[in-house]
Amino acid sequence: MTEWREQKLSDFMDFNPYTPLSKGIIAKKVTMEKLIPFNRKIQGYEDAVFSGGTKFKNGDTLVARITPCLENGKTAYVDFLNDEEVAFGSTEFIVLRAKEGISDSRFIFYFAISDEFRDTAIQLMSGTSGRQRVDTEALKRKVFTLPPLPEQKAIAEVLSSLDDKIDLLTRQNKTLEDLAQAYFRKWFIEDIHNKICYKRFADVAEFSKGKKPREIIEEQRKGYVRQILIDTFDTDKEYYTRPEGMIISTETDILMVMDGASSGRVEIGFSGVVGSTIGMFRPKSDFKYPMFLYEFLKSNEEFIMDNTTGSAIPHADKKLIFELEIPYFQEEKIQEFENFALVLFNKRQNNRRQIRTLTKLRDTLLPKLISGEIRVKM
DNA sequence: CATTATCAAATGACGCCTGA
DNA sequence: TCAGGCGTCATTTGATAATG
Repeated sequence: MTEWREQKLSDFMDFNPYTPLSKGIIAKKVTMEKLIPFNRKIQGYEDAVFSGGTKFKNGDTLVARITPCLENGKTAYVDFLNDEEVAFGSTEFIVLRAKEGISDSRFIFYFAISDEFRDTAIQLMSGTSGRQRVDTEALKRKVFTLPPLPEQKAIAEVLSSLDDKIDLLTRQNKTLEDLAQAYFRKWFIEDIHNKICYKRFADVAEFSKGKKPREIIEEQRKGYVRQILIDTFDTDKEYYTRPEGMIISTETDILMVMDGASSGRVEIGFSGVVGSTIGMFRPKSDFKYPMFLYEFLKSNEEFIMDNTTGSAIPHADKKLIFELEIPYFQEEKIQEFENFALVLFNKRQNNRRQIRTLTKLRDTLLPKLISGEIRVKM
């Protein structure tokens, strides 16, 4: 029982196991958009009346079975329910559940995001009109070489500890972000006595909009900041692109989504080639307070998002933004805030870098552990 | 040149069938 | 009767053409 064995997947774990939930009952619902590619965590849920869909419990793994969600790696681990609570979700999930005494639920999750499993599943897709789906029955019959339970647990432990650390850093960054914004509001919005005057946003910041990247060449490497990265507050991916003539952001430039549903969303801390739907604000040379400016824009984020222009596609209203009034204080006070916010910002950037490193490490280890190329010392 | 409208592709979910 | 398969419809998205 201590050796890896070839076994049929259906002998190793349950597919769409029977999980009763009556129609008409209100339960937690997880839609496809709540899964992020290669992210263990489910991004929230809503309460809804059950009328159909997949059903699952804590410890189950959800795998998207439809193109392109499967190819993109939408796979998640259910951990937000109470014991024995049943939730439901998209009809396009395959629910994987551990078999008592045979498999470990967390191992199943990591197995499900391994290329070994995913490539097999993708091979088994069929259907017309571009809506291809995995043939679940065929997948069940596939044979894999899998470790015994104690080793599964050890492998899952290694990978989970990395994911736990990533989660922790992500949460910490959220706290740091909230803290900076709270201080900004307290100092410059609530406590308005020491205000000297208002300044127009256009007087302190310059604007440029990103462009579509040109021909890709190997020698010049730059991060490419796209709308999606700002939306998900994700790390920047590296692209090969030719930067001349492009808009290049540094870490202290303020970026805003200009087109589409997320128009108005603000972020800072991304350096790279700015994509065509991203705008960049940079403080003018006589106003050296990017943190102050960022927190100011952030405090207006909702207002900007609620007041977009355009009918078919919403756009962040540049005119509106330029006319925003910035409460202006003594330089010393702004400088003091700037210094404070910079400390928080640097910590956040540091965390981001750590998240990137840990993610890379996890992605390198995962296939080696799942295939048995590297063995965990037992 | 900046802004707005249009376009095509990508994506998600509904809900009709079918077979057990 | 009901769960799940599967095609179709609706919405969102990024890019580009059209417009002032």
